[in-house]
This record gives sequence, C-alpha cells and structure tokens, in this order.
Amino acid sequence: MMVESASETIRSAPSGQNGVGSLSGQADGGGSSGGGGAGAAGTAGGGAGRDGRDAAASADSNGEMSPAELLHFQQQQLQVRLKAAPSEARHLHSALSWSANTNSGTEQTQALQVARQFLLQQASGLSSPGNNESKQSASAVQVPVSVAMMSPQMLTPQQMQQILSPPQLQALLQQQQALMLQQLQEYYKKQQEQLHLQLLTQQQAGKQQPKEALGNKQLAFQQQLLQMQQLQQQHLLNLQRQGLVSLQPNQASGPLQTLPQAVCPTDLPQLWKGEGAPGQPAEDSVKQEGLDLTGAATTATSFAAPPKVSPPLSHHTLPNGQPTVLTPRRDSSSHEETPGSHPLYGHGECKWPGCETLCEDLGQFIKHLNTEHALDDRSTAQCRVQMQVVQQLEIQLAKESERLQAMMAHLHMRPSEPKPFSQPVTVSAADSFPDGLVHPPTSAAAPVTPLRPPGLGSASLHSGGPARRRSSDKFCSPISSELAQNHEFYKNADVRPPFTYASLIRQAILETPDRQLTLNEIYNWFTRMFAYFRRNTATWKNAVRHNLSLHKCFVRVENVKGAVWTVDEREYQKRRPPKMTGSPTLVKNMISGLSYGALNASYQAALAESSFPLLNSPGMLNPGSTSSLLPLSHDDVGAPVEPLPSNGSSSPPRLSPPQYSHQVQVKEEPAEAEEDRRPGPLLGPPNPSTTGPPEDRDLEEELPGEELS
DNA sequence: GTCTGCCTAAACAGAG
DNA sequence: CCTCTGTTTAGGCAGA
Repeated sequence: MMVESASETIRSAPSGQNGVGSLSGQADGGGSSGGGGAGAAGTAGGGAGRDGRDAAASADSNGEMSPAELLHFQQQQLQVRLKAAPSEARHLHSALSWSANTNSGTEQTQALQVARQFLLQQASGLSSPGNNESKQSASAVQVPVSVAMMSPQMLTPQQMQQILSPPQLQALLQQQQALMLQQLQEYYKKQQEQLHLQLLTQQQAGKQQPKEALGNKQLAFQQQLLQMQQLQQQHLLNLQRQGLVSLQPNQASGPLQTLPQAVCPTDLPQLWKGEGAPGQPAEDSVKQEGLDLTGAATTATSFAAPPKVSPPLSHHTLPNGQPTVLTPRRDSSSHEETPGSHPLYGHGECKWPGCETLCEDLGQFIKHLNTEHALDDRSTAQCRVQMQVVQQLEIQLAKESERLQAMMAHLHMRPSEPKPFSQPVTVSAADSFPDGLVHPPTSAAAPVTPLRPPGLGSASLHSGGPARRRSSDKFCSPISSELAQNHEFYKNADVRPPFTYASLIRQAILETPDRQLTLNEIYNWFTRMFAYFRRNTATWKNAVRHNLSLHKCFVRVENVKGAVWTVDEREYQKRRPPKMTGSPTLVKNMISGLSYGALNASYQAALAESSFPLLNSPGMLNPGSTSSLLPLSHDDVGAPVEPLPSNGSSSPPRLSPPQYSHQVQVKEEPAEAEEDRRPGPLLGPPNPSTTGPPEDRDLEEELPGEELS
C-alpha cells in the first residue's frame, strides 16, 4: 500500500503546480460556470474523493495501527533480514516474539534495541561488502549477548518501569527512535550507493553481453531500486509505528492494559497471519515467513523478467543479502494487490514518473518498461530523483504520523478525562504524550510539526464543497489557525478554502481591531486573503451577502459612515451543533479525513482546529506560525470567541447584546490598547469557569461550551 | 426517508 | 438608469 500511495503521490508530484492548477479547475467548475453551481462542486468533490479514498484508506489503516500490528510490522521487517542472516535469526525472532506476546512497552523498547543493533550491524556490514561474512559472524556473537541482557528473565518490564519514570521511558524511546532513524538513513544511503555502483558495473559489463540478458538484469536492478524505496518507506513507517507503540505503555497505567483497548478483536487474527500463531515456535514462523516471501518473490520477479527469471537474480544472492525487497510486496499483497499488478502499472498506464504511457495489459506494459525505461542514464537519474521524492515524502509522513500519534494519544485519553484543559495537568495526561509534549494549557509546547510550505501538496486538501463545510464550520473550528498556517498558500493558490462563508466572514470581521467591517471591506478581505476569491466575484459576493443576511450571528450596525457588519459570537456559537463528542467513529472519520489527501497540512490544520477539544492543544497546531503569519489572529482569535464556550451548554450565560457589543461596538473609539488585553477580560466575566491561562485562546475558540459539557 | 447545514442562483427593493 | 447593498426564496447536495 505504501507503494501505491507513494506512487500516487509521486505521480502527481511532477506536475506539482498541476496539483493546484487542476484543483483550481475543479473549483472553477464549482464557482464560475453559473449553471454548474452546487452540481459542479459536488462533482469536483466526488472526483477528489475517488482519488483520495485510497490514500485515506491506507493512511487510515496506518492511523489505526494497533500496538500489536505495529509490532507485527516490526517483526516482519526484521524477519526478512533474518533470512539473510540465519545465525541471528533465532535470537532476534525470539526476542521479538516475546516482545510481541507480552506487548509491554518496555519490552517493545527492548525489541527495538535488538532491532536497532541488528540493523546497525547490517549497515556496517554493508559498508564493506567484502567483509560481510566476518562482520556477521561477529555480530552473531554480539546479538545474543544483547538479547540475553535484555531478555525478560533479566529485567522484567515492571522492573524496568520501576527503574525508569514515564518521562524517562519516553525520553529513552525517543532517543532510540531518533538513533534508529539516523542509522537507517545511513544504512539506506550506503545501500543506494552500492546499488548504484552495481548498476554502473552492470551497465558496463552489459555492453559485452547479449542485449536481452542485459535487459533482464537491468530490469531486475531497477526493480531492486524501486523495491528498495519501498523498503525504505516501510522502515520509516515502522519507525513511526514504533513511535506509536512506544506511547502505549505510558498511556495506560498497566502495560497490558493497552492492547485490549487498541486492538479490535478482528485485528488479532490478522496480526499473526503469516507470522504463525503466537505460541508457534520461532523457527516455524521464520519458515512460514520465508515461504511467504518466496511466493512473493515469484510475483515480484516475474514481471521484471517475463521470459525467464535468472536464478542468480534471486534475492538471496543479492550482494547485500537483502531479500528485504520482498517485504513491501508481501505487505502490499495483503492490500489487495493482484498478482498481475505492478507498482509501476496502474489504470492502464505506465506510472513511471512523467511517462503515463497507455498500456493495454501487463505484458504490453512490461514491453514498454523494457524499451522505454531500460537501464540508462535517464532512468537511473529518474530513479534517484524518485528516491529523493520518496525520502521527502517519508520525512513528511514521519512528521504527520507523529502528529497523528499525538492526536490519537489524546483522543484515547479523552474518555477518562472529560475536561482535560480545565484541570491541572495530571500525571495520566502527561503520560499520554509519548513524544514528550506537554500539550495542555500552555502553548509553549513545541509543535510536533514544523511549519510546512503551505502550498506543498495542499492541492489534495480539496475535498470538494461538502467536505469543506464539515471541516470548518460544523466542527466549530476557528479558521484562524488554519489561515495562519496556510495564509500564503491561500493567498497565492487558487484553491478554495475549506471553510464556510460564514466562518470566513466571521474571521474577516474578527481580524479587524474593531470587529466590524463594511461589506466592501469584507469583500476586500476575501480577495486579499484568498486567490480563489479573486474570481467569480459575482458568485461569492452574492454568497457573502446572502450569508450576512441569513445568519443571525452577523449583525448589521448603522454607523456614521454607513453600515458595518459585526459578529454576534453567541449567535455564531449557537448555530453550531451541540453534539460533537470524541466518539470513536468520529475520531475515525477525523483520522481518515486527516490522511485523506496526502496528509495535507491545511486540511490537518482544519481538522486540528475542529471541535475536538483535545485536538486543539497548542502542540498540535503551530502557534509560532499563527502569530508570525497572521499577527491579528493572536487576540482576535482568542478574544471574541472565548466567552461562550464552557458555560454554553449547561447554563447559557445570557449576555445582553449591549454587553456583547462591547467588542462589536460600532466604531466609536478604536480602543486599540484594550484590544490586546481583550482575551483576558473577556474571558473572565462571561465565562468564569474557564480557568485556562491566556494562552488558551486558540483553544478556547475551538471549545464551544456544548462540547465541554 | 427526513432533517439540517451549506452553497449557489436569482429576484427584488432601497439608497446613492 | 446603474451600481451597490441587503433581503428573501428556492433548489440541490451531503452528512447525520
């Protein structure tokens, strides 16, 4: 699946601007073509949905990876390597099996250590291929020792936990993950270099060989390259998953408590599929894995060399003993990859970057692959480029996964912590953040994700009109953060912002010091902030007016110089659906929505801002960018919205309009100075129950009272 | 199937 | 008369 989603993403990557362009096209259809209207928008949404579904599905499965599954993947990866180094197989496998069976975070940590060590050794062996044998034999000594040292007999998880405090454990895990990541990258680098070397060597040698034989080898090498990419992806994914795993132990009071929560019963059989029963001897599992892989090898190589697969190219004899290329295949096979499929072939066309040649069937495609994408400078260069693309994506994926994990950790905690933000940070709350983030009240928590170029890949956020509504308004999202994050993007890209007109209008009004705007100023704000609204003016302006009139939350105030529009926050919050609890289904949807569209930053931000109280933790968003990109959002975001939330449901604090007009006052005096302090004072009176510090402003805005109830 | 929210389109009226 | 602003109605779509 990784392969597919990656290739999908990549396929659209070369036409990077295309992404935006095509989207704008869709958006246009929705907006400009008068008759199109909603119908066109719907179509566009459908189109996006079709493309996004796969990504959503795959990412969804990632997102919901249970601890056991994570471990399963971890095992999978390692076991593949074990095949190449049988001497170490038992030790590692037993360590992993034990770890998987016990499902203790500490034990997973230990397994991780084993894995890391093993990979380290592999990497060192790779660096000097000629020395492989000796290195491995050396490592064969080391590994068992380390395994023994980490074996449960020596140190039980409980003991480990007693020795190390949760924060320490977290730190340890993070450290290990970072290390492992680093080592893996090193490892892959070397691997790539070596492969490239092979390619060149083979290329030269091939000049004296019959052409078809060369073709086969070329293909095999290309395949190898591709598969290496896949492997790389999967490893990184595994790392991320381990990150999720690592958070589990801290999440519940007891180590064993986590699994039943996270693993749904139907997952369990799957977890061990191809892995042997949990109780099965390690050898059996390995064997089974081997068989499985062998089977996969056939499919993997069959398309690479249709006429005949030359035995020497078997993965066992690959220079580095890297049968790992098969892992992704095996993995993907579980995701409905048909036997006759090819990672570079889909929807009847060649998926080679920038190719898209139509091929009727696989055979034709193979031919095409042989002729058009043979081993030459161009292809290898493309491969390298592709590798870089993949690496970038992986980095991005890693970041997003991290964020997702934090989000999930948050959400999992929710049932037991109804009012996480109105309470002091409890130990359990702190525990729920494996990444060491202290999300609650302060925005000081470092954001997991750095500010990403807003335009990058944001095209995929375009889920069409309907989705846009959902992600913004209904979820009581303040669009401020989203806008702050992707301000530049929306400003330049002709992409429709995923917000309702109402929320946009409100945002426009709230961004001004006076909290009031004339219609024309609203127009200007739209055009200034969104490239999308620089066209189809008739349509959206009409919509703006329509919304202003329609929604009671927009109050028209006669002013000396005309009429201005203000926002009645109470009304605005009122129209929000009161029920938006963190129900599992909802969380699920949110998560899939998150993954939908290649983890777009904007969309994520929108989701992060959604009404999930816990998702709104400063750590999830990007406070830095918020203030930097959109200075106004600092207080305007916080100020007006706060008042309602906490009390809203139980006993709506009936603020009389005059009281409220304090902030929506018609331009009498700017009161700029007061503006800055607004969040505080406003917070107090109407909403005494909100005990959050001023930093909560972002949070508050997203926490309408109904949801806290 | 119904309800609700949202979007778009359009007609209309009043003011400048 | 035209444009802008504001109101209202209607139809369609999608999610709950």
